[in-house]
Parts: sequence; structure tokens; C-alpha cells
Amino acid sequence: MTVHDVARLAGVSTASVSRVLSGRRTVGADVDVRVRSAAAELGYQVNAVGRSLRRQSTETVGLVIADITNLFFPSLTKALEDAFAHQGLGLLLADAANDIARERDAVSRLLARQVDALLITPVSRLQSRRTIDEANQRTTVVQLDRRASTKAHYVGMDNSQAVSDVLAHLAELGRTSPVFIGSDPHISTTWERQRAFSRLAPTGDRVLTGDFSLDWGRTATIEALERWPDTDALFCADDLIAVGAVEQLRAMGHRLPGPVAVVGFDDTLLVRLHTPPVSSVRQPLAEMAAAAVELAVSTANLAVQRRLFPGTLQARPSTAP
Amino acid sequence: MTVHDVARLAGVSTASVSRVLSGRRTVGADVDVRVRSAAAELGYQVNAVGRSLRRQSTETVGLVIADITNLFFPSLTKALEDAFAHQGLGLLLADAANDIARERDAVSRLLARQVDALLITPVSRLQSRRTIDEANQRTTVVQLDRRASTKAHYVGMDNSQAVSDVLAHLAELGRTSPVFIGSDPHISTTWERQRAFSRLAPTGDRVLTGDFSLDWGRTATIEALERWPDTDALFCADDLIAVGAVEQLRAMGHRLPGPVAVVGFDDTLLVRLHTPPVSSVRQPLAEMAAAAVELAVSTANLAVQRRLFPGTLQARPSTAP
DNA sequence: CTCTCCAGAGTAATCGTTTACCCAGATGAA
DNA sequence: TTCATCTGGGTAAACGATTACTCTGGAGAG
Repeated sequence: MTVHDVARLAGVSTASVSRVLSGRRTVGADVDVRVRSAAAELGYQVNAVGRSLRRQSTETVGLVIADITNLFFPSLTKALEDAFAHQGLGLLLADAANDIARERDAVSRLLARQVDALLITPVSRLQSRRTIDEANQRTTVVQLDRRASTKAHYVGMDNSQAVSDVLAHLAELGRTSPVFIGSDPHISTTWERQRAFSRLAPTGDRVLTGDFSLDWGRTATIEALERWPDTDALFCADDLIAVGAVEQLRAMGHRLPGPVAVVGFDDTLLVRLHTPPVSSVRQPLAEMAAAAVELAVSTANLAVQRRLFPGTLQARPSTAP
Repeated sequence: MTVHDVARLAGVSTASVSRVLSGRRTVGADVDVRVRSAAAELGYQVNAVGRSLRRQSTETVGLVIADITNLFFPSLTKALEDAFAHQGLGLLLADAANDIARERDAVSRLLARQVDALLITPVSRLQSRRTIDEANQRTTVVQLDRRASTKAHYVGMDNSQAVSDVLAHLAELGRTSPVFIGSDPHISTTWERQRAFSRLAPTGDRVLTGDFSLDWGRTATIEALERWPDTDALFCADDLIAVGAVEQLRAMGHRLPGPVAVVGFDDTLLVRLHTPPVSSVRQPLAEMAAAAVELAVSTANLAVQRRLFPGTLQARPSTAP
């Protein structure tokens, strides 16, 4: 079932069929209806592979997710899928499973498939750079949420502003001795939040770093309260850690809301549905996705863009007075 | 950068280049090394679009997810991504956002891209059938988790067995008056679980159906306890509802574990991290993904398969004595 | 009335890879 | 020695759609 079949049935050339069906050149009214009805009769649908080869464009973008089991990424993926589908662009998905080698592999597979652009949430702030820079020479690369290279576009949240907002919120409630519980410092977002905390918080030196897990949230909470008994807020680098912290506080007999507040990042279902609900900074996913689309379809040689969007703190009982 | 460039540098024909790089026919040792080193020198990577056109196979499968914000699906997606990547197959993702029209659209876009197979978690038990049957005439379709058509392969969990296991577990704990809280009955899994419950439970007529939301879990809990005061277990069709039920019970002053048990389905992070942790039936995602791969790559005209895998109840405090 | 221009339509080249087909030389059997 | 067979390699025709180029007839200008 090809343009030839349609052309034969409509009694025109394949060129005309292509012109009608792709709408890229006007064609006589009579040819137009003949082609359309022939196509409809045969149930013809254009073969995207042939089209891609000729047009040198697949209308597909690759998406490499650092770790799709991290609850934040499915939300991001959905926002992207929405935004790109809206433009008629497909999303070819790959999961790096937090592994540099798998990330490199995924990128190379996607490039082989001639994606028109590559979206990536880099696994590691330092070690993903090379993969990204290499890919960036072959196609447009957009770093999302996390960043590893300064040579490729980046779309994300303004972590500095978000941290500042959260600190202001805590200060309003009289909480001025927060401790930062980071997760894996290879993750650029965690890293940025931590640096902003160190710069802006009154207790900027109270920082603990571990990994991306509930247990680390628990452990760190114990350690924080031991080392700094006057702690009045646990400022967590992500929601999973925040939930761990809340759990640990409750296990230690603290009430929530109570003397020690907890706040997380990403505003995933986890914190929204938790008891008690946990405050968290929401990333503006739709806006980020829209920016990603814009950069992805931008005709090359646009100067490297860095687009930061403001996060908004969703205040909930875990930080109430 | 094409086979021609490599051929020129290696001083051989494009045919030889292709043969070496695709390994589909043996060639002389000397040509082999010349081609390999030329390819390496140029950093040549085969263009998958050209290959797909010629081979009539894209090595890509389409995946249409009913609703990617439903926490269960990212886990499923990951399992699939893993399994397919392992076979060198890419996953082209589309989200139907719980909408029949968008589902139909997504399927048609994926077919245009000539996916070698189509995986789908149908939005509606009844209304997705047509879309699936039509797609099934063009390529291999595998229904996953949910089903809508008997004419296409299906891979999922044996809900009947799972329900029976859960009821047995409850009975062991002396709980013999469960109420089933379903979600949207258009979803085939919910529907199957409900039917199994009606058939197998001592109180098989105690069934409430609503939609896929935390609030429905809450509302239904109130209704259940009002209508059937001797209720000793809330058997929920999915985790979100189970969490809503637990929350409502606590709001009403019940303890957990306590007189009314709660159990959900899918074993998502939501119930694992909840306080108290909620019992839930885990689907064997890896096995299901493996089966999906097998069916997806099966040379057509295999009789329609229905592969059911056993679920396993993860018992947690919400159903403890 | 002639010339230019334009719209509409067809022909065939092209995108990059694979593979059917062909040919040359070598090997082995008779 | 002769012939079938086999191996290795090249040539060129696909795959399906798009589009540069060409052609034709008619409209409009002078």
C-alpha cells in the first residue's frame, strides 16, 4: 500500500499524490478530490520511514531519562509527551537506569535512529558531559531538569530562587536553623540546591549528603538531630528523602506539624498523599516542556540557551507552625 | 557520512561495508579489517532510517499507555523498556491520557511510523476494542495489563487467582465480610477483580464502584461502613483507592492494624511508603515484559495468546490482625 | 498577434542501506 | 584435465516518499 497504489487508483502521478497528502504544494481541485478519495478508499496512510529518509527528518525526538522509577520523571515525561505530541512529534523513550554506560548506549541508539532532537536528564553532573557534548555535535540536545554540560541547551527550575523562597517561608514561621539533607551529589539539581542552601541559609554549613533513598532520609534525620540539637527544619533535596525524614521524626515521637519542619522538592504524589502531607517545591512542568519543544524544533545554530523557570512552594502541614 | 564514505576510504564496495557492519554475510578477513577500521576512523554509525526502509522493519515497538500519571504504569514502562532494550528494540511512547480519541490517534501515529509491534494498555474495556482490532490487522498487537479485544494477544495478571489469594489471606485472619471498592469499571482489571470478588467472596454482593481517585476511596469507605456495619475488610481495586480508604479510616478514628483491614492492587510506591504500609498485590512485571517481548517479536500468524501470570500478595500492617 | 509568465502536472533522481544477482577465481572430484 | 561447486566480492535494483526539473497549455501584456 504505497503512493503508487493511490496514484494508480486516482489516475494521477505519485508526485500529485504526495503533494495532496503532504499539502506542501497546491494542486488542481479535481486532482485533489481524486487523490483524497482514492486514499480514503484504500485506507492509505503515509509511510513515515520513507518520508523520513527523503526529508531527512524523522519528526521524532529522543528522551533519555536518568531513572524512570524516580517518581518525578514520569510526571516530566507526561508533560513532554503532551507538548511534543501537540506538535506532531513522537517521543522515543530510553531509560538510563542511573548508569553512565547505559546512558551513553541509549544516546547512541537514539542518534542512530536519526531523532531530530535529543532530550536528556543527565545521570551525573560530571560524567554525563562527554556523552552530551558528543551528541550535541550530531543533533540538537536539550538538557532537562538536570544539567551536565554548558555547551548544550538547558531547561530547568531556578533552584537558587526556590531555595531562597523556602528559606523565607521557614523564616516567617520562625524557623532559622535548618539542616540540608541532600541526596546523591552527582545529581545536578541536588547539588545546586545544596549550594544555594549553603549560601543563603543562616545555618548554611549544616549539610548532610547521601543517596536517593527513603532510608537515607531516615538515617540523616537521626544524624541531624544528634549533631545539631537546635534544628528546627529539615530541608530535603527531594521528596523521597523528605518522606523518610517525616517517618523518622514520627518514629522518634515528634509531632507534625511540630518543632521540626520538613520540606522536599518535586511535589510528587508521595508527599501530597502522605500523612501528614509534606511541603514541597513544585516544578513548572508544562512551561518547561513547552520550552523544551521550542528549543528542540529551533533551527540549529541558535546560541546555547539556559532557561530557568520559577518553582513554587506548596506549603503543607509538615511546615506549619 | 554514509556507507559510501566508508566504502571509499576502505577501498571496497558499499555491499562489502554493509556486509561487514551488519554481519549478515561472511567476508574475507582483509576486507573485514579494512571496513572496520575505516568505519571507526570516520566514526560512522549506520542510519537506522535507511536500514528500516530497506529491511522493512524498524526494530521499534510502539507503546500506548492508558494514563502515564497512574503510578503503576511507569513501573510497567520501565520493565518493558528494560526487556526491549535488551533485544535491541526501541520503545516509541505515547500517552492516551485516559481518552479514547487520543488513544486512537496515538495508535495511528505509531502505525504510520511502521512500528514492528504495538503494545497497549487499553483505556476502556469496551471502547478500545475497535482501535485494537484495526491495528491488529496491520501489525502484531499485544494488550498489556488491561484487555479489550479477544482477537489480539494479551499479557497480564491472573486476577481471579489474585483475588482468591487475597480472600484466603483475609479469611485466615478471621475476616469474612469484605467489601469491594472498585474504581472505573471501564478498566478491565478493575472489572475482572470485581467479578472475581463477587464470585468468590462470602459477601460477594458488597460492591461499590466509582472512579480512579483518592477521594473515591474516601467516599466509598464511608458508604461501605454505613451500609454494612459488620465490614471487616476493604478490598480495593487499586492502590490509590486503598490509600484513600486507609486515610478515611484513620480520620474516622480507626486504628490500623485494627478491626477493618485494607488491601490494594499493584504494589506501587504509594502503599509501600504509606504509614501504615498497605497490603497490595504485586504484578510480576519482569515476567510480563518478557512475555510481551516474546509475543512482539513472534513471526506473525501465531494463534492469539493469552498469558496470565500469578500475582503475589504483599502482606503489610494494613491487613495484620 | 507574439512573447513572457505561470500554474498544474508528470518524470525521474534522490535519501542510505540492503540484497538479488552476477562474475571471477579457486577448489575438489572424477 | 575437465567440470561442478563454492567463496568472495562488486553492480545495481530495490524499499516509499519527496522534490528538482521539465513540459504543456493558457492567461496576460505589449
